[in-house]
Amino acid sequence: MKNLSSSSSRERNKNKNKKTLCCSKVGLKRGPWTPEEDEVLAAFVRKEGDGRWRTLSKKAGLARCGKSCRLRWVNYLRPDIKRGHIGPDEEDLIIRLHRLLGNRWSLIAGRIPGRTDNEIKNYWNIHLSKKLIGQGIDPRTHKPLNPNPPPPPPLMNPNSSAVEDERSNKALFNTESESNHNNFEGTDIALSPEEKWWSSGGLVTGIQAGDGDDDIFSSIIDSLIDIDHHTMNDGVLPSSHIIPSFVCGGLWDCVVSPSNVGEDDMENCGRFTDQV
DNA sequence: AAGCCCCACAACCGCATTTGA
DNA sequence: CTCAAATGCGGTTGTGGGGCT
Repeated sequence: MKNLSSSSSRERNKNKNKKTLCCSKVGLKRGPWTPEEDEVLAAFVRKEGDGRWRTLSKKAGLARCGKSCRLRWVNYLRPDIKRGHIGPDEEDLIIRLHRLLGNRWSLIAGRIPGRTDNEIKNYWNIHLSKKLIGQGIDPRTHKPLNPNPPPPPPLMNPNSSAVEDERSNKALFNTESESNHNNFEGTDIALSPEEKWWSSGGLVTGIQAGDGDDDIFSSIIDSLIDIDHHTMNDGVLPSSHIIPSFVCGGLWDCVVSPSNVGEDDMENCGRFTDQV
């Protein structure tokens, strides 16, 4: 997850990181892993734990860069990886999560036990994107493929109330200078824990979930999946649902009315993604 | 049998972000 | 606070295998 507020450090690091050498440039081995290397890496991680990949590879005596070791462990050697065919249920879940989260493969993978982000990414690119195209659906936006696209919609949802817009803006521009504070004191809006989490910068500042945040994030995703399910099946949303205003299509790219999320709202998806 | 093409998957690369000295 | 190193993520490429001509 990218921190939108750190563009200055991003610039600072841009040049700095250019001198970071890849394994190929410092004489380390590349290409497919051998069974012997797998065994050494797996045994070492089992014994010492993961993390600190660069020093881990040195200690383990592997002529591989830390990145390569991490990738091999995460995508292949980890014991909880489920191998084999991705079933219809998983496929459906991937599609719905992608509709909600976009190309956040690691987030999607986090909701599908035993599957890795790389696996899901590959599966999406090879199978699901083609499948959706075959169904006349744009795999990027999950909207019907339309040869004559309408003009871009207005930035904010004209149907949303001022209060909802305020929520949206506070959630979107969540810094002291931009929204003063992250609560809605002075209004009569009661925020759920999920909304507080969102408004306190949850996704905007990255999924750095601490105590309890994991649960909140999980419940949000569960709600979104549920909402998505309702929306797709009968177009009716349970009135109890309140959705952060920037959570569909892309991550922070649509304004959603708290009580009525329908196709109009899904239509609004995509606008902020293009703005950011 | 040989050559070609396509698919699936593993791995790499570049960049952003976080961490720690 | 600054900077270098470490880590994580998403996009892309490389490669092996299978099917087809």
